[in-house]
Amino acid sequence: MSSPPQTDKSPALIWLREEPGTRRPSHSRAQIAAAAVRIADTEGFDAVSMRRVAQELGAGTMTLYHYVRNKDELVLLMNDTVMGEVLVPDGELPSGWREAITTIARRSRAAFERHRWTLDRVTDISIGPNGIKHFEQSLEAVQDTGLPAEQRLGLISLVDEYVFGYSLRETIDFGGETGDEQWPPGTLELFERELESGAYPRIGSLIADELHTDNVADGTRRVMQIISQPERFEEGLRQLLDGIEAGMGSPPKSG
Amino acid sequence: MSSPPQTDKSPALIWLREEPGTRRPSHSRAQIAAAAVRIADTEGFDAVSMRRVAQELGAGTMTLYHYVRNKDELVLLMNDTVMGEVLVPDGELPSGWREAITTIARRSRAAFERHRWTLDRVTDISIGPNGIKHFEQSLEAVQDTGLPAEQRLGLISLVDEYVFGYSLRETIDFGGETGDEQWPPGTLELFERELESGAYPRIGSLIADELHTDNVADGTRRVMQIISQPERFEEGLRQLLDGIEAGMGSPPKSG
DNA sequence: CGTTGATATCGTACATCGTACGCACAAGCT
DNA sequence: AGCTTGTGCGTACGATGTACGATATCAACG
Repeated sequence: MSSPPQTDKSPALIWLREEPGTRRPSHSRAQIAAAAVRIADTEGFDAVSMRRVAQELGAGTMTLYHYVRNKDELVLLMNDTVMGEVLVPDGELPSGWREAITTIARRSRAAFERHRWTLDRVTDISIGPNGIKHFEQSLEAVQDTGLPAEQRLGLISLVDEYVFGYSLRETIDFGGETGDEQWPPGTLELFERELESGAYPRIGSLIADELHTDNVADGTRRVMQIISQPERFEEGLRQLLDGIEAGMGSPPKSG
Repeated sequence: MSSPPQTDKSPALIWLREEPGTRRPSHSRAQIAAAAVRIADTEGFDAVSMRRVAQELGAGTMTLYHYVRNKDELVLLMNDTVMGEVLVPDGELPSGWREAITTIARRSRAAFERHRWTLDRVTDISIGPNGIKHFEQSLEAVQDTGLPAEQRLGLISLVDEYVFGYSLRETIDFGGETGDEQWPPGTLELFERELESGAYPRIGSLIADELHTDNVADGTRRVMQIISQPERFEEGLRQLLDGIEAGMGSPPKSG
């Protein structure tokens, strides 16, 4: 009776199971993950099917199931691959906590931007080896704050959450610099119709009086342009860190 | 030749197309969306299939396609339904900008917590009527800041992004108060194995020296507990707003 | 070197999904 | 009444994830 290594009663989490290797396998988890990432990057996340990945590797579809228990595990590998790109190379982490955490944040955002699909299936994410390394690196970054453990963890999480939220919003990507409408077709018309109802006085006066546009379409375009300005990432991060730093002088509750 | 209203060349965006209504239809978009939301809440987002939603309504599967062009549009309806819950009821918006934006942020987070699946398919989100109302309401909240349009938009977006990021992180939900492991099975073992390698000095000293736990499992548990403390939402929001407020006195570039 | 048994590959089959197609029915019109 | 067409839905098809089990291949041992 054959017993494929990925189907038995071994640990549930893929990182805890050995990958095939005793008898020279044709592939590796890393190769498979890389192929899947390549497909997601070029053809979108929905194009990543077990058949498509297998084809990319010149293998039979079911072969993948010897390296991975199911598709969710493949997605886990893909996500951890991206987390690998989030890591700051050895020695490149600045010494001051603000600069260090900023470097990490920038790198994270860049990785998510390169692989926008990462945020697609973000809910069923699980922390992998590279996620742990990212955690270690974040701890290293905030070491010299002198804050107690709870607050250092809060600081790290807060920045992670900001980067996550910003990147997520970025993937929706209202019109970039191309001039072409990047947002879903019809959005402009929807705004036009809704604004004509007069039920949105603030939006109306914003685009008419402040942005000096004389029609709703141009005004909406301008608003989206402003929101999707890339500089907003740095500015938001700076404001967030300012707020954190301001509270660092004295303990949070007392004094 | 029959021409179903949702399959013709009419506007691409669902909100711009009339829903069936001339000849007393058996359902409505709102009903369908509500049914889908109910299913997602109770059985998870993956359980929302066209067949399942139709069954919930006692209708034939293909009937839904008279109200909606495809499943993505149904998801749009679902998301806009949630955005409806994000809206602050008339008259309940506080007058000061900080309190107002905080109220909106809290409500958003609460809605996302009630419907965690919202963040699942967040990438292909499109703004709907309730999204526009949320925008109007956010503008109203920051009206009295006296900031120029660009900065008010930046402020609104920044807070939205924080709430998004925080909620997203919350859905992953490392162990809550239940004591039961909420995070994916095996995570603890992974940490144990990785930490034993000694490659993570900061994590190691954090859980050993600062959190006073004498084994990796307890330390990891404690870390996740700290990160998922619900008070962190308010604290992070406060810090973010502090940072914003600090920069409000003087213009951003000059001075 | 031949035998053996685990390891690795993958073809077939099936349940489930989204949805194209087109017929049946009946509501509203003249 | 008869016609038009909005509405409901049964059937069918292609795609997907993956269970099952047959096959091929290699390491180890005699």
